[in-house]
Amino acid sequence: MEDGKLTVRAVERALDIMLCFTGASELTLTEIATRVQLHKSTVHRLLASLEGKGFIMRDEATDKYRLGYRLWELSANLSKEGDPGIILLPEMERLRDQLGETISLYVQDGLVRVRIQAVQSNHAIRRVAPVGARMPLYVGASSKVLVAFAEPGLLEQLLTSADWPTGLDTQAYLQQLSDTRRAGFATSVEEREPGAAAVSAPILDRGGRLVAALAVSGPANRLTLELMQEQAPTIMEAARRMGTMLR
Amino acid sequence: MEDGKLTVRAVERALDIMLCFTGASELTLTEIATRVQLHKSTVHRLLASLEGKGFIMRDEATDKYRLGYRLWELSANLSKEGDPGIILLPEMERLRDQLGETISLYVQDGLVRVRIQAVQSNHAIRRVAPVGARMPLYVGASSKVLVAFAEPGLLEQLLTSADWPTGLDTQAYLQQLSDTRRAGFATSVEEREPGAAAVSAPILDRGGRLVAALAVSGPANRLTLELMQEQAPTIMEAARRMGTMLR
DNA sequence: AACAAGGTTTCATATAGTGAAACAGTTTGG
DNA sequence: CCAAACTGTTTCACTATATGAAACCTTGTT
Repeated sequence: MEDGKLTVRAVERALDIMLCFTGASELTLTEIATRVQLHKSTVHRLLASLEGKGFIMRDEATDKYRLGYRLWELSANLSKEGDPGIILLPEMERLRDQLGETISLYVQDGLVRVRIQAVQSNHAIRRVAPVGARMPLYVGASSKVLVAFAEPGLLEQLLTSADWPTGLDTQAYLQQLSDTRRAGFATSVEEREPGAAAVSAPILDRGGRLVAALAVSGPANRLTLELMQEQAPTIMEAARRMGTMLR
Repeated sequence: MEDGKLTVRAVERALDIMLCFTGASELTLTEIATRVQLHKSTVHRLLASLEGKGFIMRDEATDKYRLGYRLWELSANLSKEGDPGIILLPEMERLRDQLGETISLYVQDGLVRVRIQAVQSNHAIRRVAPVGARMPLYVGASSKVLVAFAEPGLLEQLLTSADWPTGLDTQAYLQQLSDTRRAGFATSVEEREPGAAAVSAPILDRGGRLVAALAVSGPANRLTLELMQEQAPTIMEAARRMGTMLR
């Protein structure tokens, strides 16, 4: 073996298959096979193994493959008291009540970010934030946080990606990332969405590794840059507390 | 290969390793090796593969292995709109408001059940139901539901388990299970816990497979057998609706 | 009916995963 | 303080085991 990684190929392939399902909830065998660049029979055997253990299931109606509920069971063991999405909810609600704006939780997933949990602002005019929404990783406050605190490889991947917006000033972007790392939070004003603004801070686990980005977002006329900078310490403190809840 | 299962051994082993973490949040390599009956070096390689893809991580402090946050990401893709534990919450709250008692969600996990979500009753005297709690699978309304609607293999495993209570009347127990299957719900009065009673109904996915048990529980003097039987249709209907939310 | 387009199984081949044993770090404890 | 007893990690020869091409089923479509 050349690469020096003491690892088992079949397992990595099986895990890659599971990762195909981020962004696509149902896939056929051949769709999976083309995505992971393997032959149908290989994928079929790996899927059979995954299905046997409940990590993958098949939709009765469409006969397509989807993720299995075993994953839900396991994710309940991630933190002290169960599912992180549930654990962090009270803290998010507290922050919402304190700041009055919509609170979201994002994780990086490949070259996009996913909104994994959200509590809505009580204002009449508010950002609507559906859980499960996927958005690009190159604009927005949470994107900056997710990239700035991620493993170094991600940035490189992003910059060389075909989706990278050609009009963007790379120098300025890299500066923003290092600013984010230093300050411990990021802001954005009408970056991803006209009329919207956001502040975001990283949630880190005990080892200091990035788990998710906590974000406060709302209309740009209410969330001015000054206000967001004023609120940043509160948000960072909430994110820190949330990190400790995940063990 | 003898068993006729067209499957990949290394992958099954890796998945078994992940399943070790139901019930134990942190494990050392050797602990895992003894649990799955494999040699250290094999487990080490499998763990390296799992860790590389984010399915397993290591606690910086203790250096023990634990589940990785990649599982959380994936579990958010299980249902249409994200994490099932979050999706089902509104429906559970509605049921709580309607019936006034504590609502819980259980999944079967090996030979125990795990409370994976709960909303508390508003009564002064109420069952306290911490999320993440694990309890035996041989008593209580939800246990009956989980066993009655599970794959047939589970019952056999339970009956031959060392933990099976010797004093229990197996005939009567099997009768209760078939009653549960027929009626579509189960009740329990002071079975697992003195002074407590519960009604439970299965949440099934589209394919009719068991996903979780929905339970209403409270003090036995408030939740009489008659009242529970009266409430059963409401609970079964809620469970049915919750099933459809999971696709 | 014949044809696609998906999924499933078979089978020869050599790659790729295996476990014993040796190595390297830590903590225990006498 | 050194030895013993744990951990986790790496090496290596062996062959069991996963692999992909191709053949074979099931579907639904024209």
